[in-house]
Amino acid sequence: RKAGGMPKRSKKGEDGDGAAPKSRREDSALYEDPPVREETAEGRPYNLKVTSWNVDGIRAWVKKGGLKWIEAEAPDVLCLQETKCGAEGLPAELNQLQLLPHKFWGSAVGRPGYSGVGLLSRTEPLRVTHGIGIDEHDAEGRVLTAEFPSFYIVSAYVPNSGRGLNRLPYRQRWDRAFRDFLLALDTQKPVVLCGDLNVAHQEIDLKNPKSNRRSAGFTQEERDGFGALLDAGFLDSFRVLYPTVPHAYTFWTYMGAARERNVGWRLDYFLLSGRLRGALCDSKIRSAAMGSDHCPITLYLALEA
Amino acid sequence: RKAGGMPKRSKKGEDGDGAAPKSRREDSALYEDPPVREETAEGRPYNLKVTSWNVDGIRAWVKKGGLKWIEAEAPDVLCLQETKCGAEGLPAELNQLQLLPHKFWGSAVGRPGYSGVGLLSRTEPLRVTHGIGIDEHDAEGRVLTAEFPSFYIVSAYVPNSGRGLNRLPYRQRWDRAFRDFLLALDTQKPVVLCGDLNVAHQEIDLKNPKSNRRSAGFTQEERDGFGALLDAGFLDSFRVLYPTVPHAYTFWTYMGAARERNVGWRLDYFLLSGRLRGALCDSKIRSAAMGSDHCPITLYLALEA
DNA sequence: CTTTGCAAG
DNA sequence: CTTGTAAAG
Repeated sequence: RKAGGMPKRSKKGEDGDGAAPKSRREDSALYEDPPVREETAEGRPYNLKVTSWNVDGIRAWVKKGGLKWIEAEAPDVLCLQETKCGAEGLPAELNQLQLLPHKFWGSAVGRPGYSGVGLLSRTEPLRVTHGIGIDEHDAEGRVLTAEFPSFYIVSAYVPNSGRGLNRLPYRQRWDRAFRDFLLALDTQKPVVLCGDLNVAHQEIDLKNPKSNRRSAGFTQEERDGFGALLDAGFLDSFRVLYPTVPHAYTFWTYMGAARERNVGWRLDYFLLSGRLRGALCDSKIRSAAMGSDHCPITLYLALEA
Repeated sequence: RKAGGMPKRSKKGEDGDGAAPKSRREDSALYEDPPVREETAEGRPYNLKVTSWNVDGIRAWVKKGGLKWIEAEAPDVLCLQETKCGAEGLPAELNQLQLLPHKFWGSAVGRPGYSGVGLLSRTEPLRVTHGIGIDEHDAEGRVLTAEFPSFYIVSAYVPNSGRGLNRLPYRQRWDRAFRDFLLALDTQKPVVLCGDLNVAHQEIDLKNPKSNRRSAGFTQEERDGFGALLDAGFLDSFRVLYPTVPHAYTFWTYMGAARERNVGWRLDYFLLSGRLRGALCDSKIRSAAMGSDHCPITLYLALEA
C-alpha cells in the first residue's frame, strides 16, 4: 500500500451542485453549501474523501434510499453513527455496496436498538479497533478506529446528555476520556475524527442559542469539552474554512417541521489533527440528503504522498 | 320508547352483494357470504341490525377507513372489540359518526393499549353497564352491556388463552363467570351477545383443526366453554342458519399471508337467547371488509313489536 | 405480521 | 416526530 492518501481511483459523481446558487437575503435562515473545493490552497488535488452520517437507525435509513445516496457520493471511507442495529440484523442491501467492501460494525452490548457505529472503507485498513480502551465507555458501541498507512480515521457517536441533562456527568467523563484517546492516537499518526459529537460548539452553530443554554448539546460543559479538543490542537475543519458562515447545521429534530424551517444544530464534525491543516481541501454539509434527522457531511483531503 | 326492536328508520346501503356468486369447486378454500335474508322464515322484515368488529386497535382502524365501511353498513348498534385505547385517546373522527350518536367505551385499567371494547347505538339505551360484576374479570375492559326496552346487547372481548396457553386457567374461570352473567341477564330480557369469543367451536370453524388442538382458541377446554353456552340455551346464529358451510372465518393471522389463502378461524359470533330464534333473519360474515385481522359480522333481527 | 406503549433522541 | 424495543395477539 502507498504511504499517504489512498490508491488512485476514478473520480465520478462526487458532487451534484453544478447550478449557480440563487441569491438570497444575507440573514436567510436557509443554507446552501458552496461547490466543493477539490484542491488545497496550494493546488494539490484531494486524494481522500470521507463521508460521515448519523443515520438514526440503519434499517429505516436503507429503506429510505440512504445507500443510493452513498453510491452517488462515492466516498473512500464512510462513517456511520446511530445504526441502532447489531451486526446480525443489518440489512442485506449493504452487501451490494461494493464500493466499500471493508465493513466494520460496533454495537451496544445487551441493548438492542441503541447507539451503534459503522466504518466502511474502499481499501482495507491495517487494523480496526473498537472503543477507547475504558470499560465504562466501551459497552455502548460508540467508537470505531481504522488505522491506515499514514493516518487514523475515527467514527464516533458521542453520548447525548439526555433530557434533563441526567447524563451530563457521564458525558463529561466521556469527553475527558475520549480526548485522551484521540491525543494518544495523534502521537502515532494524524487523526481524522468523524461523527456526531453531540455538541454545537458556538452560538453560530445552532439556530436558537439563547433558549438552549441548558439543553443537551449546548451546555457550557459540553461546549468546553469541544473547546478542549481544539485547545489540544484539533481543527474543526468546517469552521477553519468557513469561520463566519451562519445557518450551517447537520441536525434538525423531527418535531415541529424544524428541518424545513432550518431550525437546526451543527452536531456532526470532521476534526483533524493540526498537522493536517495543509491537506484540507473542503469540508461539506450535504443538507439536501434525506433519510435521517441528521444530514451527511463530506471531507476532502489531499494527503502527502 | 317502543317495545320490541328499534324505532323505524330509512333503509339504505346495508348490502353491496348484488352480484350473483360465481360457481366454485365445492372444497374451495375461499368463502363467499350469500346475500342478506332480510326477513324471517315467516316473512317478517328485520328491524334491528347489529354489527360487531374486533378492530385490533381503533386508531389504526380509523386511519384505514373503518368508519367509512361502518357508514355504508349503517347498523343500529355497533359493537367493537380490541379498541386498545382509553376514552381519552379516541380518534376525533368518531365524533363525525352521527349515525351512532350514543357511544360507550370500556378499557383496561392501568394498561394502556390493551384490550378495550366499544358499543355505539343509533338510539339511546336505557342503560349501559361495564363488566360482569366480578373484580377479577372487570379490570380489562372486556364487556359492555346495553339495555334496550325489550333486549340486552352485550359487546364482549373474551380473554385469549395466550401463547403456551399460560392464561387458559384464567380463561376457564372467565368462561364460567361470563356464562353465569349472561344467564342472569337472560332471566330479565333476551340477550344478543356480540363479539370476539376467542374460540372456534368445531373443526368446521377453522382451517387447520388438526394442528391447532392445543392452540389458544381451539383447546377442548375453550370449545367446551362455548358448548356450555349452547347447552344453556344460546344459539350460534351463524350455525343455526348455515350448519354445514365450511371456510367461513372471521379472523386470519397477519402472518404468512393467511387471509389471502383463507387460513382462518371463526372467532366472532352473534349468540342469541333461544327465544330469539324466530326473530333471526340473517347472520353475515363481512369478509371483504379490511382494516383489522378480524372482519366484521352483521346480524339482522325481526323483533316482536 | 401488526398494534400498541415505551425509552431514547 | 421518529427510531428502535417488548408484550400481546
